[in-house]
Amino acid sequence: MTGASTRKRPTQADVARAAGVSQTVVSLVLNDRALVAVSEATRERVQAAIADLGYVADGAARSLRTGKSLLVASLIPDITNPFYPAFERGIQDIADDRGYDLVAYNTDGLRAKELRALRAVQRARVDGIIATPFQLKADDFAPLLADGVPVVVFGEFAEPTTAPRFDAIFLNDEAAAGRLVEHLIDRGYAPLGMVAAADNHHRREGRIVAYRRLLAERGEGQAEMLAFGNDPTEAGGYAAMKELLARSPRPRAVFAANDMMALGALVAIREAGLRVPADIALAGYDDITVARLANPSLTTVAQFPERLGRRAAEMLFERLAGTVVGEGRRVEMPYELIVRDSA
Amino acid sequence: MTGASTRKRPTQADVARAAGVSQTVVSLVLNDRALVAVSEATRERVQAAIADLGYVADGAARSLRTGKSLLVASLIPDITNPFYPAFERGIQDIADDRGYDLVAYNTDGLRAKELRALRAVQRARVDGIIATPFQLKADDFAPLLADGVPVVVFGEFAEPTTAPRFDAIFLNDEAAAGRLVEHLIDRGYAPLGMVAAADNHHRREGRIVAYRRLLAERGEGQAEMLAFGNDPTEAGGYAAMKELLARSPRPRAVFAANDMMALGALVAIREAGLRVPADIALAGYDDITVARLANPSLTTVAQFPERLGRRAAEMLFERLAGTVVGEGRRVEMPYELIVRDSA
DNA sequence: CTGTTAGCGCATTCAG
DNA sequence: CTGAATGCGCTAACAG
Repeated sequence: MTGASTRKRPTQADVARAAGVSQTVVSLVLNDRALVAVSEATRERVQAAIADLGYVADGAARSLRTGKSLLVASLIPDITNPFYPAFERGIQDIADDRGYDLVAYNTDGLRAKELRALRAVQRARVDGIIATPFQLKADDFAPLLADGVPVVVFGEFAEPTTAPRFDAIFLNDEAAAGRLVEHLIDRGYAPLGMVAAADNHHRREGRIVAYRRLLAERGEGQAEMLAFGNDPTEAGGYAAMKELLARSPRPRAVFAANDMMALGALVAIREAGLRVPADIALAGYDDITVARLANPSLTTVAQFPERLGRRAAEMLFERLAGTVVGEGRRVEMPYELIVRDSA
Repeated sequence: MTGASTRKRPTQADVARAAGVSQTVVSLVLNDRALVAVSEATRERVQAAIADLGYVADGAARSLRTGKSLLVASLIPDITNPFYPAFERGIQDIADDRGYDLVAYNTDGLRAKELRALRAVQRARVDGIIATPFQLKADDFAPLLADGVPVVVFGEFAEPTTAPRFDAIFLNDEAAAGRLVEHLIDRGYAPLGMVAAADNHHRREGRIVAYRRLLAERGEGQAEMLAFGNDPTEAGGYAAMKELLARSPRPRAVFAANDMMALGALVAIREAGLRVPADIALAGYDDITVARLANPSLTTVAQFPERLGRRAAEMLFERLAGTVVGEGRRVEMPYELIVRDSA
């Protein structure tokens, strides 16, 4: 290993000197500009010098010059929620294919952090951004769009966005949750409870709306049994389920706003000496990997997060490539009801 | 939302013009250089112009000039493995504190991807890197170190690294796995099987070594029962467990090289109509969140990944701040045996 | 306290 | 086919 530290790294000028050509030529071979423009002999000499010196392009300089950073950004609430790693992995794989790097931000669904990330994104001069906004409004993306940075949002905004370069990919959360709740009703479970996260994350609202709507439409007058946990995590699910268990009558089935909450609820139910689904049926949302592995395996709704991430990234790169221009697209993705043992 | 697209974004020169000062002054107030250097009135005028124009610094230009990118990189095998999101979240939180952004790479533990990521990292001019290498050797980091980029590695290399700016953070995997296997032996389980991933990821080797050593030392002559899955995932654990179940005699207890594999093994065991731990005891490694939520809850070894990530990031920023200089440090982190219901 | 000047490394005219 | 010159936006001397 080299002893000398902080050797200044070689520039195109250094390579040029070593190869006995001008810096322009180095740039030309590096960018594979017009295969004809540089003679084979020169090209080889330059390549040799590059390998020899261990030259690696300086992204900052290139970015300053070209206006492209080869960076895309991803804003998600929390990588610790198992839905998002898969989503991000999907993005990453596509980005990797295209020679782009991914800058990741966790926002915790907090507006302050979301705005901060947006600012960082602008500063970093990323070429495009995929965001899963919780509190952001469409207008918050205006500066980015004005800079010509395409945006893909996962989820919908209250006001549909048709701004140029502003794409949305989403699931019909309410319909999906509705399907699930109907399944619970069809199985004859009543009364029907729900555990959700306290924050009024618009993303979760659709699920609550679906629960209420189905209860009204097909609940035969049963009252709403809704309990909130602090966070959309297993801890939140556990706490909310505890609360539901203390009520009388207790629910015959519970819809958890996501699988992690369902897993937490499962623990609470077990601790109460009750069995799933014999005493209380339980359903989640997301179909994270462990939903299938749980005991009992979890009835849930699959969103296919990796596919979502890939699709979102593809949409972004279509914008970057100029393949698609103009008004924002709104792409609805399919969901699937997964019936397993828990309900 | 702005209709005009690709408005050129304002530079310091624009701000200067709007505020009626020179571009230097704008730079000064932006960098808060010497509070005394700029008069309060001017500062305010500049701030106003900045807000007015929506000026955001150009990271590329700044990076080119200063040599700092305010970017740190993280190399992990696969964000989809629940251990790593927590690890990365730890890094991210510290980086965020320091005003740095995180560029993330998934390598799948493949040497080709690892090298590619290293190259990308160099190109992006990141200021520091935290890597969880599977196939990389210490020498592969030499170019980065030569550029003056500090490196923190999670895990150990065969040859201890004392190069300047090259820190390592690690757990004594073998000791930890040894503790777990001893626990299994102490409970009187025999014969003792193990499921692991096929790849000879050095990271997992310690666990296998521990299993073999304990078997030799305290196994009273029992033969090794080791089955490999393709990947360190639930699918790999499921497949390997199937294989173990087909053997005769079948194992009384199984140590899975990580929790996801354990969860997969759990499914295989259940499918065989056997119970855990009554028929087969089962233990994992990592203590991912769902280990506690599983049914039965999983006996495992906790590595506290979020804390690991935070500590790794702190070590990196100590280098970046110049608080720590010189030879690489080797920081061993604690583990904890978590005995739950599965074994 | 503020302005002038000079690059950072690169891609790209434009001449030869 | 190759080289010289230019400027992207910014920070940091250095003058005034």
